[in-house]
Amino acid sequence: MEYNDKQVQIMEMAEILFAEKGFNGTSVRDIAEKASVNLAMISYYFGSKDKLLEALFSYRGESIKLKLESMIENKELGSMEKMNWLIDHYIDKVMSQQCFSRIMAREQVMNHTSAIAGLIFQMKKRNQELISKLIHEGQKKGEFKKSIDVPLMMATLIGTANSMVTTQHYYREINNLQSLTDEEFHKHIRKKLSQHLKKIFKAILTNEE
Amino acid sequence: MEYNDKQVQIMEMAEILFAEKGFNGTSVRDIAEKASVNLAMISYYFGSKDKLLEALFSYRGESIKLKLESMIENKELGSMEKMNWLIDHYIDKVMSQQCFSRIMAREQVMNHTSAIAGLIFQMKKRNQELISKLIHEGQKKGEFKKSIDVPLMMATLIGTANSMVTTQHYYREINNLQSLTDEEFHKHIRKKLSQHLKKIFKAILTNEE
DNA sequence: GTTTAAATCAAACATTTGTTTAAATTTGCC
DNA sequence: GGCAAATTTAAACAAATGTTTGATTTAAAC
Repeated sequence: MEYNDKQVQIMEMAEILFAEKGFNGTSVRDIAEKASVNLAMISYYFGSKDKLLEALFSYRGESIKLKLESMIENKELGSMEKMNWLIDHYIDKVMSQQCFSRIMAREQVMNHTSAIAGLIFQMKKRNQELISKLIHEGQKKGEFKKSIDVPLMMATLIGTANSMVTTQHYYREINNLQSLTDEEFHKHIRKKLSQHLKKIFKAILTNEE
Repeated sequence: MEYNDKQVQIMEMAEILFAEKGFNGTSVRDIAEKASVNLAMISYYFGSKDKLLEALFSYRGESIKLKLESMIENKELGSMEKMNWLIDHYIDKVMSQQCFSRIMAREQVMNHTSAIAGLIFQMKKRNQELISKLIHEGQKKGEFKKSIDVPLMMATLIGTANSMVTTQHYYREINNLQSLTDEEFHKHIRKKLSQHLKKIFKAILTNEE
């Protein structure tokens, strides 16, 4: 799907508001004002508020897909290297699309009947399959141990990253990092998160006992 | 704060609806119908819909506080034992109060200006302090290693547990556990989560390198 | 310059929202 | 039974909601 400038502007302003106040907490008038367009333009371009959210998901979902697959097929990388790459890739995605990550985190908690729930389920399933593939490959090569619970691992990857994104202001306060610029602070979080998750995954994937 | 039967009924039905459809997605009429009370009773007892949510938080927040402190003071347990106890305690709380956990998970993502945000911050800070205390004790005794990022650890504990609660239906489907009763399934998740998190925490707290 | 379609706008639409009112009913107490 | 307070009710309230309308402006094509 292609979107023109005005549509993109509406989606991106809506994204900010949805992240901040929730889908139901944001009115189409809020969105129209923030995007500096007339109220009716939202229905005109997207049909409805619900469809606007769906459009946002398709807009943001677009960018993710491709890189993962080609990385997994790469024969030159070891399984643990791939895993670490995947961790960094995921952190990157979450940190650079924080608003969208928040929306997803919230919508996941919601009722499982909406159109959005279906989209999220698709994404989740895709990722699950890719990671499973990676892990089985690592097990075959003897780099990973035998019994690994993939959904639990994903819960830790996704849950930890989401939790950090949604509570980063606590983190900043507690660690006295107010002197850093936003950019420096985000870089700091990325690095810490990356180290943390890699250590965890190494323990889960290799430590026998 | 003491609540009479009718107030409790309203709060518990509201809890279910908030968890399912979100705070803003739930109308006071929905709540009144589900709780089988007249619409006006909600304002009568709680003042407003916002105050009802606050009441729910105070109602659910009450039960948590005490046990943790006495456990931490216990001199007979090793630091790692305490940590494991804490993990199981937290899993228990999340699994037995799933609706409330969902609400908290969602409200955390929201704007940080509401009255609820303050309550959540308080809870978070309390827990953080207790865990820090536990960890420093373990470090003093030489059971834990030196550099540990407590907020990151909490993000993993809370994030993983939340993620499992909110996506348990995926987990059930993927692992072909539909034949289990709900109770059996929850027991299964608890056990898996417990093993998983204990292994992670052991790795984080003790593995030097 | 005229024509046709797309874009923009203010206004209005019907619902739904949270809350209040004021009357009716129930309850506990003497 | 009679009284006062607490509870419950249906109705009404104003404000906010998502969406549509129909007129007006802009842009593009010929």
